[in-house]
Amino acid sequence: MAKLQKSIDKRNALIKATIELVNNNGFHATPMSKIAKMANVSPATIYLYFENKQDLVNQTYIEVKAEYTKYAFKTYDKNMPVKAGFELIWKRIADFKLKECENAMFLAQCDNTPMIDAHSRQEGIKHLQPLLDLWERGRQEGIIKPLSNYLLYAYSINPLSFLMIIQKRGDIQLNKVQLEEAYQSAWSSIKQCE
Amino acid sequence: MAKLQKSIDKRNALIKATIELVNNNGFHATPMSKIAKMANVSPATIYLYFENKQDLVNQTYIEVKAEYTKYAFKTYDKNMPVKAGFELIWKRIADFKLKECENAMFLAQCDNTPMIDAHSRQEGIKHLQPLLDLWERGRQEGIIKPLSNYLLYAYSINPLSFLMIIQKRGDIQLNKVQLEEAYQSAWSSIKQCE
Amino acid sequence: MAKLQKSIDKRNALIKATIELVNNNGFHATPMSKIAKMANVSPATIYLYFENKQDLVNQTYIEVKAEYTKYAFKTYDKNMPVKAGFELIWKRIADFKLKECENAMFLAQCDNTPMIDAHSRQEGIKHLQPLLDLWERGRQEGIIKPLSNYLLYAYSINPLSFLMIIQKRGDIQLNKVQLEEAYQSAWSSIKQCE
Amino acid sequence: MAKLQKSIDKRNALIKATIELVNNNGFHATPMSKIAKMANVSPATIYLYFENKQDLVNQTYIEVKAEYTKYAFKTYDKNMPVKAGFELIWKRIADFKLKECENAMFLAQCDNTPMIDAHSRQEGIKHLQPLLDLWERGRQEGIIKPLSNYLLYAYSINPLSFLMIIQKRGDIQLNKVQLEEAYQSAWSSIKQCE
DNA sequence: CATGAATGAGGATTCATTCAT
DNA sequence: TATGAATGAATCCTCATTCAT
Repeated sequence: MAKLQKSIDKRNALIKATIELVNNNGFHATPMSKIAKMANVSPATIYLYFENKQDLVNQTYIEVKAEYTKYAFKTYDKNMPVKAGFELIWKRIADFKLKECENAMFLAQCDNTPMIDAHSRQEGIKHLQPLLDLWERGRQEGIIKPLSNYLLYAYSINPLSFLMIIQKRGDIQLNKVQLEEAYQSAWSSIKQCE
Repeated sequence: MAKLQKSIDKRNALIKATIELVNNNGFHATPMSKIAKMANVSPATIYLYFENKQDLVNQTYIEVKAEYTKYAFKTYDKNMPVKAGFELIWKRIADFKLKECENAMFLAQCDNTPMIDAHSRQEGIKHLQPLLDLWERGRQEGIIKPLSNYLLYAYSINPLSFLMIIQKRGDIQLNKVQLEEAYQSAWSSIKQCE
Repeated sequence: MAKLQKSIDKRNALIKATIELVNNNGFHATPMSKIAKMANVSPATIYLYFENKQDLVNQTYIEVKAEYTKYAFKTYDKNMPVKAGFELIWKRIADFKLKECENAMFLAQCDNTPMIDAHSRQEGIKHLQPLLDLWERGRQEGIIKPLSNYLLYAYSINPLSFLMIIQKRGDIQLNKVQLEEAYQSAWSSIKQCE
Repeated sequence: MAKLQKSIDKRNALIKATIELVNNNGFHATPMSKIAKMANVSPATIYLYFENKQDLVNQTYIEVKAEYTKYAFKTYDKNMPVKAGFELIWKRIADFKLKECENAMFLAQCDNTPMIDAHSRQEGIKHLQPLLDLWERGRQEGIIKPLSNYLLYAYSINPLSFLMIIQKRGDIQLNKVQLEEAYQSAWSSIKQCE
């Protein structure tokens, strides 16, 4: 028991260290030795848990992505009305991106660079399905513009990544009011105008 | 003359090689020797034009960013009406991002990673001023929502980066109609509702 | 009893694995962990039976060498006439080298590289004594050339190692006739011409 | 000129260092860093001349093997009588193996371990052709036993490798007389008895 | 006896940068 | 200005060995 827990702890420490260091320096400027040091293990130990550096980042990505989507849909119920459902999900995502910004930052970096291999990227996308389903319903009900999922995502969700990045960079600090404004913009961009 | 031109050509070749290689492999997975080879010069020659690798990327960034904004505002006149002006600029930007996707991709990578130093990033933002002025005018005229520039950017411009990336990845291919849809979403998200 | 047997089995499994892996990859390209895996034990277990890697190979060498000489002299009787005795021993050795080629290969690799320490090498030679005695007798009886044991070995026994190696490499396949020819060459090279 | 010469010198120094170190420690116990140090270059410099460690050893092998055969056939003329020709070649080979024992030792180690890749091994064999031709002639003239080249080699040439190894190990020291004896044994083993 | 997790030391290889020409 | 050879420092990864259980 204790042994298993210790193993899990080590793996988690490694993943956490990876996120932090990659966030600050990028993938290639993050040596395994530094990750090991930050996780309080020997460099060789990493290779007990991960095949190599690429595998470490891939798995970190998948793990964080899963955490992200789990958080996003935690309180969502697929029977909710489209508008309410979208607002709920959007605000959960915003919450995650702006509060768990280390994790969100890491995802952003992965999504915008050739850091992650295609397979892991694919793996990471899977869990977004509930949102896509919601959009499909919204389109059928004439509540949401008849646009492709990619476009809906680009305008309603992706801006949050941008906001997260510049907030992390210290350029802005979103408060409640601004967050509500952001939500309104998101909704405006995808809702079907009457 | 011929000599100066040759120098400029070399510098340009280096910048072009940097863009292509960094796009495909990322900053740290792009050795100076490969950049040199692709630009048909000796590695040592790079150091005649740039101080070091960081400087090479910084300057590349600034150059591409300048090209980008120059293109964006080429046909814009600050006396245009807000709505027309925005549409014009937006479509120029879209044009650039989707057609000169190598350049756009490079900018996206720079903007989402710790690849560029803060100073060069600052330098790159400067040229966006006309758009910010337009927005300011729009806010005053009650045509554009009274949001911070960051929010306006996040919702009206930044989505184009996302679309560019997934188009480059082969997931979508934006045609005229979809581009118009995209524009409408952009405008919807920032225009003041009556 | 059962326990002791199990121990012996493990030791043997380790020695067998060592032979096979060293044959195929060489000493230094054979990790302890692989030896352990092939012997179905934990890496740590190896150290219950052997002091370290060097010791494992040394002991393997000595063991195989002992097996080799035991086989060589199994049916030999020191009262046999010189010529008959030599033929008997030679053919037993040939038998061993060509049939138990894994073992023979391992010995050849040990004998031609700095893999084994001097002491173990010495240890391994000991058991060859009956052959040296036979040669001494042969020299005294004027049947065998008055050459040093090293020379006699080089010409009558050592060629078998070469033949074994190239047979293992697939270049030749010695049949009965060729073996007899080989024996005749061996004998020709050391017998006293009338 | 001077530059080219310096390059050749460095390459030679690397090859020489490789031979010496591999002789004493074996392939895998010879770090590139030690080879570099002994050749008075930086580790990175090795990679200017050789693709990787395997390539370094392969090329070293081929080079030494070429030197060896060149030496062996230097004074040989294919019109010589078989017996005289063989004696000449044999003695040149003996000379090489016993005097240039570093080189010979290296070849022996390569020939008896999985150190060299098959292709380079093949490459190395090529140059032995004159000896094989001589043997063919000898067989046709009824001077040499009708045995396969492999057998002839095993009995007449290969023993020299064994003698070289034990001489290098300090067990024996062949003088003129013993060398002549060795030659007689070699010849005895392959000559056709009347 | 037996283990598997853990590790420090070390090895092959790469790369940004320099320097003699 | 331009170069290609040279390099030291760093990086990923492996492995013999140990230790808590």
